[in-house]
Amino acid sequence: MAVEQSPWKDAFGREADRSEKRDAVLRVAAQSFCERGVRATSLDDVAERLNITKPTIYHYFRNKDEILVACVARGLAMIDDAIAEADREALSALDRLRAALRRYAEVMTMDFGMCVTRISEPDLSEEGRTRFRDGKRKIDGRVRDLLRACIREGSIRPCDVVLATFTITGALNWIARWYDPAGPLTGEEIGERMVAMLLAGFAAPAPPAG
Amino acid sequence: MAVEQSPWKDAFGREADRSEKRDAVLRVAAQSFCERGVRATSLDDVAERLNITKPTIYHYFRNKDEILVACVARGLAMIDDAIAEADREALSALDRLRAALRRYAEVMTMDFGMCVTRISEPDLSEEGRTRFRDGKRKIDGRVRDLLRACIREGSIRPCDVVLATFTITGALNWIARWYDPAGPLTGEEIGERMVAMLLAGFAAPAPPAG
DNA sequence: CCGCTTGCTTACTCGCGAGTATAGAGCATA
DNA sequence: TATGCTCTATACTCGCGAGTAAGCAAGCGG
Repeated sequence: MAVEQSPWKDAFGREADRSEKRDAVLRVAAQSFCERGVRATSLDDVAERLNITKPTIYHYFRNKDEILVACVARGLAMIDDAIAEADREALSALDRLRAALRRYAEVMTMDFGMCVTRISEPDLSEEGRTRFRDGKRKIDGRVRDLLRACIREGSIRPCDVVLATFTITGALNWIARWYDPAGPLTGEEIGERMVAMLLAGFAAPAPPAG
Repeated sequence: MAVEQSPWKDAFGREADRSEKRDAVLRVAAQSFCERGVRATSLDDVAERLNITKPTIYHYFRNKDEILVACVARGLAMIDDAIAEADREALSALDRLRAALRRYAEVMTMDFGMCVTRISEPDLSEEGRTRFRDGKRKIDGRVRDLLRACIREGSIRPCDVVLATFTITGALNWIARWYDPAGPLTGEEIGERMVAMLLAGFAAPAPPAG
């Protein structure tokens, strides 16, 4: 298999430190959650992919839900950081929006990003659900704020900002469902083109002659 | 509870025919699959919601996968029919596209439609996966064909039709993830507004003065 | 050398849920 | 009354996977 490099390496190189090992568990788990679904991912499988056994995982995490929550949290953080970073690039609001959405799209092609859109609430514990919702709400808020800034600036047509956010993030989130690393487009290209499409719309401009 | 009206009704009214009962199982199962996820839906739960017991379900279906496949197939058929029907309304290609997408959006607010986007491939058996993929491919093909017709007609700007289809269907599919029947908008309204947004795009038109 | 901790193992428990064996109730035909 | 079909229930089996118990090896302070 060797799906991931593992810090355990068949009884050698066990000096790697705790957080590195936690990370390895999360990476493999995130991948498996996305590929097979949360309920269908057994911790025995995850352990096997890392050349360890299940109780070892319990040495680093309290239970399965903690792993799941950590994966989702990491994905949410990546999206949030992407937007925040784009926001700091002090350009026009429209350029900030464009940059933010492009990076958002890219995160959707990565394991932790995919977790955010492929995992659904019933997979999480009550506490995890709350954190999940909070994280998504925060991201939604950022996108809405950016849209409002653009509207104030005059670069985006005034519209129902809530529905616009759902439309845009829906298109972006769905990337996680069809993206194929072996496909013709990289995450970056997808982001750039999709964002351009969303902003320009699909309709042809009205013909010049009445 | 009384989530659904059940043809079994506490030992009364058992004269309803077979297909009606199959339907009832599918409706309840679809709802539960969407709410709780496929793996987390036990047939015992489904049976209980219908005032029956699990073996009764097995009298109408071979196994859980058959139920799941039937739910997804019904959802796919609803989308396909929606597009096909819109296509028969012999208007301009753009009007046919608009009508098709609006109906697509509406289906996404219904139980069986939601199944299509909330269920993911690993939930299905090998055979079910194939049918699922085929159904989605067919729908994708229809949307692409409509887009191409519009481009030929001049009503849609020439573009990467494949990515455009992913963008549009992504936004529409995502409706199933946030739609709330108690929310301010009906399925019809959501469809109409979202499709308008997608076609027109979000960017403000270039200012009249250079 | 002892005792303690850390990291990992093998070998369990235990509950849940898919699917089944079997039987009984109701009805229809003979 | 006997036969047999349809529909449903009670009461199982059985495997899988989350989580645990208990112990073993390696390092480290004394």
